Amino acid sequence: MIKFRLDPKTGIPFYRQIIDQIKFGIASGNLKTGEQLPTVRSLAVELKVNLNTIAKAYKELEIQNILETHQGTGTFINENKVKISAREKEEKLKDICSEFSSIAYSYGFSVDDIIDQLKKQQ
Amino acid sequence: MIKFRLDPKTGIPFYRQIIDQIKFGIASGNLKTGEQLPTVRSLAVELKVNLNTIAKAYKELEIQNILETHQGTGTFINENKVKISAREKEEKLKDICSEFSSIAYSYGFSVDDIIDQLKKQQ
DNA sequence: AACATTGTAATATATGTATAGTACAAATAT
DNA sequence: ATATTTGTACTATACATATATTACAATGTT
Repeated sequence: MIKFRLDPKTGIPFYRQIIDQIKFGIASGNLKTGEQLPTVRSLAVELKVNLNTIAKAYKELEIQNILETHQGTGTFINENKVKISAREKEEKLKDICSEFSSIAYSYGFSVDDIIDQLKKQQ
Repeated sequence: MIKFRLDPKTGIPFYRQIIDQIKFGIASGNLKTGEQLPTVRSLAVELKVNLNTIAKAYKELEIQNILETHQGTGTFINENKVKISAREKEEKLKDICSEFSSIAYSYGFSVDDIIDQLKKQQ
């Protein structure tokens, strides 16, 4: 299970912060395939937001095939299956890295800063 | 001079992304005291946003005494020092890397894949 | 003086975000 | 069967964000 946390100061919409935390939870291994997420109502109470906000986050992740929702049962981490060719994958990785380098750079961070942080995150 | 970069996918308002990049730019030394920023019109064209959006960002930084604006002349970095703590910097870097990781994850890449690619790019 | 460039201000419009409240639909437990 | 728990859907409201457009004010250049 994951501990969610919303920060109103960032300007990032609540539903997007939830999405990000779920995605990162999966990426970091804190959320495992098949695991059940909090219900929309319980998480809404816990985070003191409207249940529609939670529902919106879950919905978007379901569309992205990251979550699986079952009415009456709950919401679960889906098995993520993205099928693209090796060549496409390499191109995509390059794109992602280029974009992130330039974003980091615009905030004054170097590639080494990023690499160090990524290593820490693991 | 700084290279600005807007990312619509983050959900962070444009005007706030600009504010952040100026602040971090000053803190990291990429923007120096007295330096002139792009005019609201030119930056609006460059970033493909409305001039009101740029004006809003500059205005907020002027209120914070970080920028000095002179009608008819331009907008400049004020003498005032921007103090960004090591903790804040790390938070920002962490945010960027988290977003990065989760996007990479959604395409099936590991953190090591990213690090390898970043090193290659350097 | 006339002009161009700069930031500023105002109106109107569209869209996004979040809330409150209500009701319904599907699955499960009793 | 009935009740409970789950996600879903809808309306209404308020505010934030971003755009388009137009005009004005201050400064510097010619």
